[in-house]
Amino acid sequence: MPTKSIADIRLVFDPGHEALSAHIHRRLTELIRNRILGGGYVIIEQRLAEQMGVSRTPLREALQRLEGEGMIEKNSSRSYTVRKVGLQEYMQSLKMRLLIEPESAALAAGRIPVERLKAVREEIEALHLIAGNHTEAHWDSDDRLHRLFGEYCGNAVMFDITERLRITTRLYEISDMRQRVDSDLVDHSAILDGLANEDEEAARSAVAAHIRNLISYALGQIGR
Amino acid sequence: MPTKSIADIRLVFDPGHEALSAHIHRRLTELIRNRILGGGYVIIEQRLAEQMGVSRTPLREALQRLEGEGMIEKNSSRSYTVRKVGLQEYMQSLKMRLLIEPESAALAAGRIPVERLKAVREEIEALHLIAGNHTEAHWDSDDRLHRLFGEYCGNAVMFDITERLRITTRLYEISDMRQRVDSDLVDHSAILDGLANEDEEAARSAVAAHIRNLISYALGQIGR
DNA sequence: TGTATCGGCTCTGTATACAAAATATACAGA
DNA sequence: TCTGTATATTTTGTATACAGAGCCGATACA
Repeated sequence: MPTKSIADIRLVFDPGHEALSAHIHRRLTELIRNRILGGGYVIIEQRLAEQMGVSRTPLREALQRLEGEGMIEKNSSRSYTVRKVGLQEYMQSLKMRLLIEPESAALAAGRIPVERLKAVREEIEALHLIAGNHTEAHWDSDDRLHRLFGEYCGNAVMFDITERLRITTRLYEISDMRQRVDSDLVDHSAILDGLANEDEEAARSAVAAHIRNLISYALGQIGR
Repeated sequence: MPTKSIADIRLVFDPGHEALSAHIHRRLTELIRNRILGGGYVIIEQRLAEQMGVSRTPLREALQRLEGEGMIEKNSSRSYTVRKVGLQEYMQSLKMRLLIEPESAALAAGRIPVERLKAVREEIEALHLIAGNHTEAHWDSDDRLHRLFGEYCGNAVMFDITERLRITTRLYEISDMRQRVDSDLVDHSAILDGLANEDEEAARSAVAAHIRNLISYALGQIGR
């Protein structure tokens, strides 16, 4: 069951007169990330355009950008499908993240404005309190933490790469991350501590530990 | 002087009836890599479309792909320009390559079929003999060597990232690499030796040394 | 009953037309 | 001469039309 419901995808409005194609792009990103359009979903331009209430031209533009970002891919020379990230690619991505992100965090330690650190920490703690299984909020908070040190590592190229890798991570199919929420919170706190104390090595190893946890969790899930 | 001559960009033929947009994409990649369209060149869709003898639609598709690949970028919301890679970004890319490629080579050591190794080595030696300043051939050979261990490192995600980084490298403006040709040949030989001997550590450190050479060469060029 | 071919349908690739936005140009007034 | 406004031109964004390729089913024939 690749899709949940495409009942009403129609665009709503155009704030600040953003280009239509950009709007479509954002909407599709959302639909894919939230698995309304799940891995393997076949995109039929005409139909999707009608469903969204736009013509094929801007839709195609959005699709091409999405392809470049690795969210969708052209299958048999014709028609796009939502990319399906399997265990192998997920593990490869995590290995790359293990190589890069600890370094990124180490570089960022000592460069992050305290107010940014504070904001992220408060968000994480708030999330810890409500707990529950609010996965979406958890993802967002995860994004923000990783972006925090990515942005301040001082290497824009590095940041781009990590952002890209996180797309793959997000697309991983089996990601029933509900059971990871609590452990992530612990990991994230440790990372924040390292960053806040401007302790390069602590930040580095906290991030490395976090990613290793993701790896072993994924392997564990497969075992079952 | 951003462009040399755009006298005749017109496409030639369509082998095997490849999609027009793909053909345009390939041609533009070539034009940018060979600096016919140099960094900062402003792309005007209509004009470029006429010059290439196609309509704007497939041209736009190609442009969007190129943007995704980081060859061109949208400047002030309108119109694409050929990306201009400055020293800072070049150095950041090299730092990333220093982090990733040695690892890639180490992983590949022992997995590369001997015939592939042999082919690349012969090419490098042939290049060494003719020497001269045949920069284009040198770039190609460089590409092939780096791809060699990229493809066999066993991590497709890693390979993608290194390929992407090499685009940036290639776009770097000041890259008057004529004086690097000889040193590159030495570096490349050392890398090949490491790979051929299936010696992970030798391969790793040879690649690292190679990239460090690129870094200090770039810094040296700036000093003058 | 199985297979092969033909026709219609669907979908993508490309061209073209048009509208809106941005930019350049020209002219008038200070 | 400079500045501001109005107009013309250029350029991009979007819609639409059309052709060709692929697919599916139906029918005819073995």
